[in-house]
Amino acid sequence: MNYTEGLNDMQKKAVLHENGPALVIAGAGSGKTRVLTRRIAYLIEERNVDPNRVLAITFTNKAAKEMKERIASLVDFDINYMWVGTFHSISVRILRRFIQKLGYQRNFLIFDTDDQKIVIKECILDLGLDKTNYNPNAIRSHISNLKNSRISPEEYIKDNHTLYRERMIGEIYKLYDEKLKKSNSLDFDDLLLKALELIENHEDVADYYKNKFEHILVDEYQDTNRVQYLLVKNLGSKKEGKSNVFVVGDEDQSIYGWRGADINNILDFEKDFPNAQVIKLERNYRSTKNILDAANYVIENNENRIGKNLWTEDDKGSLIQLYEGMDESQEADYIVERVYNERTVRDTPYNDIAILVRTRAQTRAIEDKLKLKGMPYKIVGGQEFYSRKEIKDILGYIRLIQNPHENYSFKRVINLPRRGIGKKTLETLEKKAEEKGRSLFEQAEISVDLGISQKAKDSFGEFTSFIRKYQNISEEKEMSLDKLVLEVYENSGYKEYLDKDKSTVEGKARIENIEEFVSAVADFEENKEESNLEEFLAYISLLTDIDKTAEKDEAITIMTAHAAKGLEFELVFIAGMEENLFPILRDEEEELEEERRLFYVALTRAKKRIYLSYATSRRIFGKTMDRSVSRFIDEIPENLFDQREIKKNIKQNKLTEKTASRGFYKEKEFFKGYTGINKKDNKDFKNTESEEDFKPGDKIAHKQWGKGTVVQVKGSEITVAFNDIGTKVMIMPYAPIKKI
DNA sequence: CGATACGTCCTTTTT
DNA sequence: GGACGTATCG
Repeated sequence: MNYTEGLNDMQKKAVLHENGPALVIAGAGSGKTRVLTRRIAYLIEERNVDPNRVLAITFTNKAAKEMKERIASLVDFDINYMWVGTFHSISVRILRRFIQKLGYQRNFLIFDTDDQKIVIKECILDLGLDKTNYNPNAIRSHISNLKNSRISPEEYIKDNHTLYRERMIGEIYKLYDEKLKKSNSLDFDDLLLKALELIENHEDVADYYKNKFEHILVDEYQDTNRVQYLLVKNLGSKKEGKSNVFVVGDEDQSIYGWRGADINNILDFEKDFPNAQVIKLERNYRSTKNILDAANYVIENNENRIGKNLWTEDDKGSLIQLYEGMDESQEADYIVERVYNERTVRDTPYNDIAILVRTRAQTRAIEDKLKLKGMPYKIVGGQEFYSRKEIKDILGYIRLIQNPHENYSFKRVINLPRRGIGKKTLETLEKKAEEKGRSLFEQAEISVDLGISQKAKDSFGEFTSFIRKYQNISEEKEMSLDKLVLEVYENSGYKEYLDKDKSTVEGKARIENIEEFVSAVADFEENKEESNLEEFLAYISLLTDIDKTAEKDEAITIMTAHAAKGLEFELVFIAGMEENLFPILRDEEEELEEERRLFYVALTRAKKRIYLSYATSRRIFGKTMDRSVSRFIDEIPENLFDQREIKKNIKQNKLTEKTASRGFYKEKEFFKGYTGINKKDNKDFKNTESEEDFKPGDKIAHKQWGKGTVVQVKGSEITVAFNDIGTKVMIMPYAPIKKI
């Protein structure tokens, strides 16, 4: 096969790059994934590189999975054992093999953000600090930043010995690290840090991996932090010959500075890797000219960039739509109405539509409106699923089975369901365990000399032997993982605990989540030839919602602009285009450039059309605040906006004087007689998807709102008077209603 | 010990 | 407007 078929000159150059370092500056939509996969295929097939000697690093697990699949389809070799993964997952792989050299056991656990917070709270308490002055969340991110910059607790304390508060944060950091180590656990940052430590300080480990990896390819290089950079640098450095480090990135899409990502890694690549070849991919294959123009104009306001200009041969395409609502609810109405219009009039499938927001909190208003209309959507974001309480509870059991001496999991589940172990008993146990140097589990297992009630002792006995039983089963590998999880769920009493409120909507959802979790376990097992508990736990710890997103049902995607990185949609809505929301600024100007890059990322996700919107007032923390339009709107030239729509909104008094005076409209008489948005666009729409015809007087049932009576049917809109919640208007093909 | 009621803090963005 | 912690009572 010809691996450069259908590629442009620059792409070809990148794919065929010989040895030595290379930096590919790949603008949005310039086909970088294609370049990466083709290059790997080319290395394997044409240059006879053993797939096991290739290391490919991606930003998400999902990207890794997709990349692997694409490479597999291009080559004749078995690439199952090829290392394709995120920095975190490859670090775990290194650590599983060598972490004993650092004094940890191989079956270490990974602490996520929630787990970290629990430990930090404990540290604040242990140090006797006033908790009103030390916010666990702020300290958690402080510690994370320090770790990402490779500053140790000792160093930090030393550097800040004159500053009380900083010193105390250093002390918390120190104690936190000790506690983690004691629990044989690592946080996300540790994964990278410890892997780096192994490679830097243990020659045999370094030799092993440097030897193993002949080629290192890194995607999204602009979002690497210092530790990741050092990992690449170290793994790529060869005793002799050139380092074959091939990185792909776009400085204009660097959006993770707050997480320690250092845009200088990409800006300084040529300095760090002398004689690097630099290849720029500037031709965009994704968006229309208007969209690209808007994005280019916006990003040109940034100083800190290598500089490039994306171009396309595509048509101008549609103009950008801008809408002003008086509050977030009206903004959401607009979005939903436009989505509906796209779906019905233009036949755009829901899958091609994304609604992007700056913060998670914004999703609620939009979600509510979509629910109201019965339109299908999915919210992508964060680690939501695996951080749900019920999932973390079950995981607590599983983690305890994996490592009974991990005190945090013990504390989490010892009284779930209630086993009569209250605060007092637990305190006694902790004290004794501390004194004897035992884990809580060990101490509970013995439970002598505790001076607690016989009932509590029995509870401890029952609980510990329950965990022991499944620990044996797990070690003997007598049971499949999903069966194990299910049994633990059913036999621990946790099931009964949840069943108690299965009559409520929330209670039901919790049970469904557990069921989904069990099937996720089964899925995991199916896809691995050899699966064990520790691998599974690591897998989930590193998994995010973004990775989980399958292109299942037809649904609108709602997500943050961050989560949208690397994706593309026909149609993109960007909501909340307001000062101090997009851009969101705490203090510094530096952040403005990153916000702008984020907006650039958001704009360049769109292939065909963009809808921007904002509100002049918005509820924040439950308080209504006046808002003003984002400065980014001003950075897009006027002629790229659809003036007709703006005009129309002014007619409907939706655009305020302030916005109007910014120059979005000129001609006063332009679109006379253009009335309303809904009726005109939708009047020819026939309700073809509905299986039943509704008429006034029909009794119906709604999935969420219960029973009601149809009041009016007008086109595809149906008005229903519900027995409990009053009258609602819905759109028929999508409303979850049926006749009764 | 456990259930319930109220007060306080917060939210950028996520591996 | 919600998650989480503390206060209070059964």
